Amino acid sequence: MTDIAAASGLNDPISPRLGYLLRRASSAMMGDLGAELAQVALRPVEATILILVGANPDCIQSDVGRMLGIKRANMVPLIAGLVAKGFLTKSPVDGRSLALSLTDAGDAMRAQVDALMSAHEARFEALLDGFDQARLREALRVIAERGDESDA
Amino acid sequence: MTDIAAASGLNDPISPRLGYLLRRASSAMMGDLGAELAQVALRPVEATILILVGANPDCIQSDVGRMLGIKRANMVPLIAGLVAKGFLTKSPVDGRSLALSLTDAGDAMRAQVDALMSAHEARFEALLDGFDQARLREALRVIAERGDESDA
DNA sequence: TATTGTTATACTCTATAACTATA
DNA sequence: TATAGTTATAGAGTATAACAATA
Repeated sequence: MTDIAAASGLNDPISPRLGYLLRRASSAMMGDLGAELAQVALRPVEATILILVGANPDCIQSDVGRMLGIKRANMVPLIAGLVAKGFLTKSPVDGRSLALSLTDAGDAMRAQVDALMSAHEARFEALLDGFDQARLREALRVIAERGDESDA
Repeated sequence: MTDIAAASGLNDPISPRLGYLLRRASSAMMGDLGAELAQVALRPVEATILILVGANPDCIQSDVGRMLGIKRANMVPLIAGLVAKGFLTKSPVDGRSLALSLTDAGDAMRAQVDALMSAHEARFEALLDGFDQARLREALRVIAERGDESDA
């Protein structure tokens, strides 16, 4: 079922639109990733945080949020959840900032999700065989940077 | 601020990933569209429905939902809202199916959002000056069709 | 028996406002 | 005065289950 419009017999004035194509592509890829990560009971955002903290030991919570476009208020339950699962530790650096690091279990999980996400990525890259993927990434970056405000 | 990672001094192992780039690009473009459509107090999904019904007078509500990947249950308040605003009419065709059509006000609004969305589209296409946009769309379609389940 | 529309409900994601304590 | 973390809350978006009426 490559064309839902044809299946319903409807005219389709929206599928050609770039915004709609982007949204569908993003949703398809995120959905696939979510299904993969269900194996380890993590959501894509949680897996991303593990990878990011793994690459930046003792990083500040608010910096992580800024980088991922997640507001301070929404970081709180996210980080608390990963701490509760035993994957993250919080340690004060100031009297106001928190440094995040992976526990041993967190680093093991990070390695696992890193492998899952790389395989996921490779699977989609294989679909884009005849395409110039560097150009594709460039184009996506151009679009993404057009709307660059994260938190404040 | 083209690079948030650099601003925070964090290593960035996730920005190169295709899924993350797609998500950011989609979110940027949807956010921009949402801001544009705020002028006429409509959300992107509502504008899309007006355009789709305009191109398919007397289409069935469930077909619209199927085409947009919106579940039957979630179509109900969406269509009710557009009816309440005076843009849509529902008329029974079966004893169970509803045909949707635009009112005169709905068609006027459709023309307005069509213009807004075309301008929005053109603005982003202008950013992609040096890129092969046909190839870009093809690539996005390939990715999108990899995860094609909408409702049931 | 499968489909359409509907209600009720719940969970995720995102956003704002307000508070505290620190720099 | 601006920032970091927190709490509470509200709005979208999306999901399921169950039901009535119909094809």
